[in-house]
Order: sequence, then structure tokens, then C-alpha cells
Amino acid sequence: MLDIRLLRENPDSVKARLANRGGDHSALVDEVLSIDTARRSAETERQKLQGDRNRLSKEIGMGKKNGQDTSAIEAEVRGINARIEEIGREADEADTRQRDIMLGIPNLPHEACPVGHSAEENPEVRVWGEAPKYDFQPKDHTALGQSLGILDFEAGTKITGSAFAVYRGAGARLERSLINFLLDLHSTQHGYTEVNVPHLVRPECLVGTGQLPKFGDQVYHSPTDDLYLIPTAEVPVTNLHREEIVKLEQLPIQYVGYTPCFRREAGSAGLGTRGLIRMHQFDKVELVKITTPETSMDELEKLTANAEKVLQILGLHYRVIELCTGDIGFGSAKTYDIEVWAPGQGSYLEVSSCSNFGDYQARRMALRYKDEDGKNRFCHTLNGSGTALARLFVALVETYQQADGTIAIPEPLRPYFGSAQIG
RNA sequence: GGUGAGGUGGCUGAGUGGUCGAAAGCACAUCUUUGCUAAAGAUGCGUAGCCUUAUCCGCUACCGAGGGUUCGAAUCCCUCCCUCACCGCCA
Repeated sequence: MLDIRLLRENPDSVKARLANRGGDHSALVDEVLSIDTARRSAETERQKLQGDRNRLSKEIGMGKKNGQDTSAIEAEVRGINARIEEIGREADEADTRQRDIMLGIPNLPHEACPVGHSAEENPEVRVWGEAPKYDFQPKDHTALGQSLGILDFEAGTKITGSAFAVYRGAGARLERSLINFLLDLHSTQHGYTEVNVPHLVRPECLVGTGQLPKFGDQVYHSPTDDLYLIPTAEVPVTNLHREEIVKLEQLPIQYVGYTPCFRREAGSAGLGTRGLIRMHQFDKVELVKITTPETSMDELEKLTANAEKVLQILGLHYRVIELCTGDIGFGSAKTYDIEVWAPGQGSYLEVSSCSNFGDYQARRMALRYKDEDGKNRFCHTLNGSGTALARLFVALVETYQQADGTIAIPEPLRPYFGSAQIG
């Protein structure tokens, strides 16, 4: 959520920065501003009347003690109460409407976020390694998965539906070994505290990180309990500190957590057509940081480097791109995507998206810290995949496939996987 | 799921209709004094909003949440949520 004071003081600048995302948000900004004015005027009157009531009620108390007749004042207060109820309803309604609209306005892109209209304009920041060459025709992971018996898409469809997969034997073991490898790497080498969190969350959590109210159709929901299946560990992990005032010394707070992620992918192109690449459920190891405003941009660089390290250790060719203003997510101020090369696809796959949300999420979830002067300020929040598993699995088997159809396991993963190859 | 107890400021814990945003203690911050790694004293110390040039002052709200009674509610009534204990059930 944006700071309403920023909108009041500098509406044109806010509109201009939002316009860089594409779409027109100026009408929303104007609407919020007009509601804000009405809201404050109603609030001021309500508070004045409440003050009157408090004063008169004390008079009644004193009067009764002294045996005086207080019926005239009581009648007066009854009149005030009627007015308080009326004006109070106005104030509350305005407050609710203002918040609802504010929750639907995306974050301002950071000055460091390149301006552009769409994904085509995302600058490439760096490339690591190079695409491996094969003296045979590299296969797609679905073909490899089937011939090795490690992936079973039909079984996923049978027990749940399309875009659900079953990993078998060495496939299941590979997935599990990757999870352990990633958790160990980030917790022991990069200074993140490992957390294991619930996969079902309250709606407030999704509001906090920005999925609700606007993207409710993308998450699975259990109406009976009003709980949501998490679309990413970002939601429960960041919300660990919702409505808290953390100590400056605690920052930066750094968490790494593994969770499955559940996404309805309503309206997504390519659902169910490309093996593991877009699933309704996939595993992910997520990195989350809570920082001060002064350090968040540096921390974004570090976080991105931490995620890249995964691919470096596994020897997977990748590139980092910087998302332009037209392509960054709803709550993000700046985002780097890490894309790993998948030889069987002949393309890059996004395996990590590292974002700095500034104080946008912190404001939504009332996450603050006390600064040197003892003043409460909103934290900055960041997160990035470290990394998504299904696509990492794809890149790994496609990259390390051999002419005989077996898959070599890269050296650093062998202690986790338990052998040097699959097949 | 059943029964019982309870939810007050960072923590402990008073407060059963009026001047309580809330005693006291602890913790914390600053200052003072004495001084050998600590003690004593003083002061300060919740959050949000409104007003405002202002993080001054002032005002309003908040004692699990939401309703109700009343001129007035942390205090009375109702509903819900949560925590703890025991029982049942269960991975």
C-alpha cells in the first residue's frame, strides 16, 4: 500500500510513476484523494462531538454526585450521540472505501527500475556460463522422465487433474535432494534462518503480501475455514512479522523456507502443455529478507547473488534480467529474474524472481521497526526464489542428459542424491 | 468434540459503571550520585488517527474481536475467536 500522504502531497508524481507500469491509475488516485478529504472532514467532526460527549458525561457524573438534576444534559448528550452515529457511519464508510482502493493500487516502481512497456524491454543484466553443446539431439525432460520412469504426468492427472505431476523413484529422490541441498546452502552459507511454515494461511496474510484482494482468483481457497493454500512461501514467511515492531538490531531478518506452492493459474497460457514447466503445485525454496529502507537495495543485490549461487554450483547456464516498469509485479519496486537454460526446451526458464517491495508490503501488514531515534518506521521487505524446484529439475535433467538417455548428477548434489547418475 | 479457567501496555499483574490510557513491579532509555564490572535515586517510556508549518501542544480511539445496555463501559449483557488444563479422538 502506498503512503496516502505521498498521494496528497504529490499526486502528479505518483500518477506519472504508476503510468510507467502501463494502464491508467490516475482516476483511482483522484478518487482516493477525494474520499480522503471527505473522510478527514467527517473524522474531525466525529472527534469533536465525541469530545463534547466526554465532557458532558463527566458533568453528569459530578452533578449526580452532588444530587443535582442532570436530565437536561442527558438529553443534550442523546442528541449528540445521534449525530455521532450518523457522521461516524460516513467516516467509517469513507475509511473502508479508501482502504479498498488503496489496496488495489500497485507499488511505485523504484527509480532504479528501467522504464519499459513489456517483457520485450527487460534489459539483460548478465549471463553466466554458456549453453551446453551435445553431439546428439537433446531430449525434452518429459521424454527423459518417461523413459527413465521418474516422472508420471498421467498419474498426476488421474489423482488430481491436469498440471499435477507425480515424481517416482529417482525423480522423487532428486526433487528431495535438491530441496535439502538448497536449504543447506542458504542456511549454512548465506546466513538465512531456516523456517518451516504452514501451507494454509488466513486472508490477512495474502492481503499483507499483496495477493489479495486483487488476485483472489489465482489462489486456492477453503471457504469452510476461510483459509488459503499458499501460492508461495513468501506469504507465510513474510507475515511471520506482521503487525510487529521489530528491533533495529534484528535487521536484516533473513529466512529461507521450503514449501510447495499452489497456483490456480487461471487464464495462464501454456497450462498443461509443457511438462513440469507450469504446474498447479510445485516445490520452491524461498528467500525472504526484512530490512531497513536504507539497505534494501543492497540486500536485493545480495539476495539475487544468493539465488544465482545455486545455479553456479550446479553448473547450469543462466542469465539475469531486470524487469522493466511494464513487467514488474504488483507490489514490487524492483525485480531481477533469473532464467536457467533448458537444452530440451531450447529456451530459458524463469527459476527465480527477486524483488524489493520497499515498504509496500510492510505498510499493508503493519510491519515496522524502531529506528535510532526510537521512531517507528516501516520496514522494507524482499523475497526471491532460491530457487523454484520444478523448473530447476527440468534444467538439470535436460542439461546433464547423456547420449545413452541417462542423467549425470553434478558433483555437489551427489552427497544429497546418493549416486552419480540416474538410469 | 466435551468440561473448566482465562484473554489488560514489551513482560508480570491491579483494576466489577464515572475524573482509567489504565496502579504497582520488571525490562528499557536518559540523567545524577557513589564508584572496581554493580547498586541507589530522578525522569521518561504503548499504538493509530484527527488538528497542525511541526515527530510541540491539543483532541479522538484502542484493555482478544464484533454487537448491545447506559448520559457514561476495561468494568454489565450477547455472539465469536484464541490460549491454557483435563477428558475423548487422532498422524
